[in-house]
Amino acid sequence: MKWTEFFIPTSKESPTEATVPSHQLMIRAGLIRQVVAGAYTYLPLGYRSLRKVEAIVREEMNRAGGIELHMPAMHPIEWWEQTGRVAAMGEVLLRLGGGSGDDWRSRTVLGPTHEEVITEIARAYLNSYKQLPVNFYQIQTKFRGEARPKSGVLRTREFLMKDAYSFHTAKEGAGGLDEGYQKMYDAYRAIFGRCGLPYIVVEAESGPIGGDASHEFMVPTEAGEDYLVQSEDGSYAANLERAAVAPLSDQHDGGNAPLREVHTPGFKTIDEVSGFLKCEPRKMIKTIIYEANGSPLVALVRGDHEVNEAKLGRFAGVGRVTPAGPDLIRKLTGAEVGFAGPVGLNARVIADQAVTVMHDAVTGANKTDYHITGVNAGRDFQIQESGDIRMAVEGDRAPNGSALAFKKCIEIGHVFKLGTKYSEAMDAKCLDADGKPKAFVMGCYGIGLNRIMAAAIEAFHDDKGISWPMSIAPFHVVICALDIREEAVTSLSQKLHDELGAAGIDVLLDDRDARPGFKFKDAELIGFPIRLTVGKKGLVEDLVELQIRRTGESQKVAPDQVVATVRRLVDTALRSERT
RNA sequence: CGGGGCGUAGCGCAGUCUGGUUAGCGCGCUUGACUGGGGGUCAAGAGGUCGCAGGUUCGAAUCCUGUCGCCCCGACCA
Repeated sequence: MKWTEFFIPTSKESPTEATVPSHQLMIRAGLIRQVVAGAYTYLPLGYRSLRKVEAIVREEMNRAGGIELHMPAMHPIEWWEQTGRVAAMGEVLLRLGGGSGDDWRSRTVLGPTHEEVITEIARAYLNSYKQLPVNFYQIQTKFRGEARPKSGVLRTREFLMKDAYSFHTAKEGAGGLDEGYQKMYDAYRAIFGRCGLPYIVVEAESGPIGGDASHEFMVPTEAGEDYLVQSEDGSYAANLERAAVAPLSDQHDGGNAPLREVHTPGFKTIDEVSGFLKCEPRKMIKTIIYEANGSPLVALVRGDHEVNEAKLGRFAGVGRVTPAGPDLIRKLTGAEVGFAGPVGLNARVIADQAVTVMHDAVTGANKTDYHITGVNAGRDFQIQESGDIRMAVEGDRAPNGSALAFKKCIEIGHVFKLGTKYSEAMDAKCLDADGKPKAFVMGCYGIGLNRIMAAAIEAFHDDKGISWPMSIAPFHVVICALDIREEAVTSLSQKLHDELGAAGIDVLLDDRDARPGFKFKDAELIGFPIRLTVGKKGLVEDLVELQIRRTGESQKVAPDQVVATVRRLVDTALRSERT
């Protein structure tokens, strides 16, 4: 491909709207152009990269036994009603408007994911356990009514996703969900490895759906919107929402202070009370009242900690917990909101482990405008149940005692054991070996293709521009033909271009009539892994220059050695990215 | 959805407070000349419903009202 016959609108400046590196560089390198908030055109150069990501994903999915199909973006809303997700997804579920309210438009949604559609396929065609297990996947455009698209292509309303769904008759055993899940997990490692991404697999929160396993594939970057925690010894990594923490030890600091009621008029929050009473938040017990299955559930955490509602629900064995409303709080505590405490409270109370090692604590008095100090568990109230029900914070340790580090990150893939949620809701079952109908046990597995591109740029860029992994670079090599009026330069450049192309190398020939610096800047901005420079100066000694973008190393190569040298560099890079 | 900011040429911006020539500047683009290993120089050009609608005024990019869009922080994120 020749530059002058291609289309690469690079730019020195980036729009003020772009604030994260991947967004700025994708615009400047001419990869994308925004159409509306959360939707982008992939310009030819950007599309080449996206297609390479897609090819890797497809290859590894096929290798793992996936079967590709293609589902529509338009779905009947009835199916979404069947699974209860019209309500669950709310505004995120995009609907066609403009109709009378009862025509096909208003009964059509744009799919943010495809569980419903694939489950219907399974219901229609998968009649026997003999057809299982099976794994269907597609690479398709998804639509989500994100409240706030941001960070370029990292969070958009329209994006390209690979979504796979596996069907089984059982969780365990040969052909079971566990096995199918593991296959996908392994395939994901292969995919992200080949894409050259510095990814981290973390335990993820599987949410109210349940299931014992869910993993997210994360790339650490400041532009991310999730946090992961990782133990120093590398043995533990989890999404912050999920992260388990080691118990805190008892410092035996105090424990003899008398229980005392203090007047705290209007001081309700931890900050207000700690400021008023001049005690540290860590000396306070935060008492949060939830509702679960219609009953009140009280959580106690240290004042400087936050309740992790998923952990709480799981620990309490109640599934989803929701914060209680003012009425229930008043009824339970006999006080206005802001003065709840464990002493004398008649409800199921679950204390975070950290609360069990507190002494002479401060907490609400269950009396409007009053708190109590000198509170000690065991003496002033009993802790019946305690465990890990809080969010991890800086300084916490993993369950094995290794220190936890926090990293901002972006999610690029997610594998998930769904179980029978959708198959039951949509009455999708097949006959098992025992002749009885069984709801499909399902898994689902997603990868954000656009995010892979952006994450790669976030991970690999410098002040000059992008530095692509070889596997997903739009071109492996750029040939900078300096001084195109020299016949020797153009003919050699063209020859190298043709030979490299014939050798299966993706090569772009910069044949523009521009000055050298201009071409170099563009080459570095776009981030071709390899740059070949053909110019008068080199030709005097019959050599061309070969430079590696990632390292900056350069070497002189004889023209007849170029193809072999480049081939070796490309292959080596592709191999190392695979691991 | 709450808070903040911004809409002037393809991109980056000035001008708006205090209304008044033909709305400017840089990058990019076109033509020509020079130049040619790190975004080069000179000259001549093209390119604008000042987001949109209404209002005030002799006169609106500028003032008023409404509206749309975009970005950032937060909330939300099966």
